[in-house]
Amino acid sequence: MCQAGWVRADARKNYDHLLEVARGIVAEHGADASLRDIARTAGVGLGTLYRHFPTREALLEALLRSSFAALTARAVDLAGTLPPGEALLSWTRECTRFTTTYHGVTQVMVAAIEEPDSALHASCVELRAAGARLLRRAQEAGDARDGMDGTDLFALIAGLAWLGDQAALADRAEHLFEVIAVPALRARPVVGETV
Amino acid sequence: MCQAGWVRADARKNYDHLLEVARGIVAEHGADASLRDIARTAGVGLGTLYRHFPTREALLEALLRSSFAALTARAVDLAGTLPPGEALLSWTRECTRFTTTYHGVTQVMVAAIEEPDSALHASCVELRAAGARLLRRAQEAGDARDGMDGTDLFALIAGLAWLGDQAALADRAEHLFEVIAVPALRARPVVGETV
DNA sequence: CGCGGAAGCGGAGCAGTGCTCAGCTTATTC
DNA sequence: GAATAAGCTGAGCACTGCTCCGCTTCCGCG
Repeated sequence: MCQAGWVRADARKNYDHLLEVARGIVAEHGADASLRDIARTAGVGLGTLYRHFPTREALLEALLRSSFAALTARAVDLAGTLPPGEALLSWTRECTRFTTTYHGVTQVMVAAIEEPDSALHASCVELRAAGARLLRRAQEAGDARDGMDGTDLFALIAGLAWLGDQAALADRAEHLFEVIAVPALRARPVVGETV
Repeated sequence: MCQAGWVRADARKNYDHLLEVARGIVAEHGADASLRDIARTAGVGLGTLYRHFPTREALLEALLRSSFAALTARAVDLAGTLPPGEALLSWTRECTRFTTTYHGVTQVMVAAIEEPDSALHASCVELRAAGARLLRRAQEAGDARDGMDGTDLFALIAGLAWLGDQAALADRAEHLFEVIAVPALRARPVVGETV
């Protein structure tokens, strides 16, 4: 929400205003919204936007930072209040639901997780680690299948989030979650369960 | 591979040559390759490309037509040679594997399936129907869970294909298939299976 | 063979994109 | 109030998809 070090008052005002405007435009047009559009709407030169957010990912990172932190914290919360298997499943569900905030954000996150220079890299790695802890806990309790690690869980969430982002399949998102995530995560499925 | 009705010899030559060039460039740069690049490489004006392929999807459709037909036929093949559950699983695997041919093609297919005007619409619907038949057969044999229909299977395949298309997760494609698809499709999973 | 018309072709042009950078403005300090 | 460093602007470049009109070429017919 703020910048490191000292900044001129006008610069900070522009930064905050840009972020506010970007939030609306990215919510409407998705992660590949026009940067020119954002700058223009904010009443600011294009160069100013690039000064504060040198890459598109830097802008997205600023936009998503608090949500990522909230999801990471949520993982700890759930681990403390729900049985291992349910905590894992709930958190997975919340993650996929979150991505509906901004179209196309899943793709960016997946790209960022193996690109250490990306501004989003750290947040994504942290998110994966939070999921990995929930997963391990569930595995140790025998509530999740073995043979999966944090990256697999990340991929599972990403795949589901991506499906929920596709207009043609979005209205089935809930059902797809049951079909794909539940059996993938459960170690002891009910024989013949039909959802 | 050819056009309907009568066409001038030079037009047909351009059509075929464009398709050949496009195949290479799309294989290299993905489904959103530069059309100008394709036209230039083919030694043809941009207008000529648009004359033969009025939309990007029309071009992709021409590129994918035979593969789609092959996959549809393959579904029939598998239904005739494998037990229902295995046929379904094998076909699903082949579908996801196919999409690695061209980056980004999954996204286009998913978009096309609910856009009747898309040049790819018919092919995608046909593919979904072929999958639906395999799925129903497996369900009737008790080898696949109930509560899934053709669109769910299509989504499952699309999700897996998309994951396989992401550089960060591609090298786990096989494992992800086991984690996501197998438990989603099996009606009678082995308790505690660990892959 | 030559000719006319229709089909096909080319690429400049428009509006949009991401991104850079030289020159100007302004906030802050002394 | 002046000096200075930080910040701001938007024209400009290279690219994108897509259109459209003037030109070329092919093909059937006489």
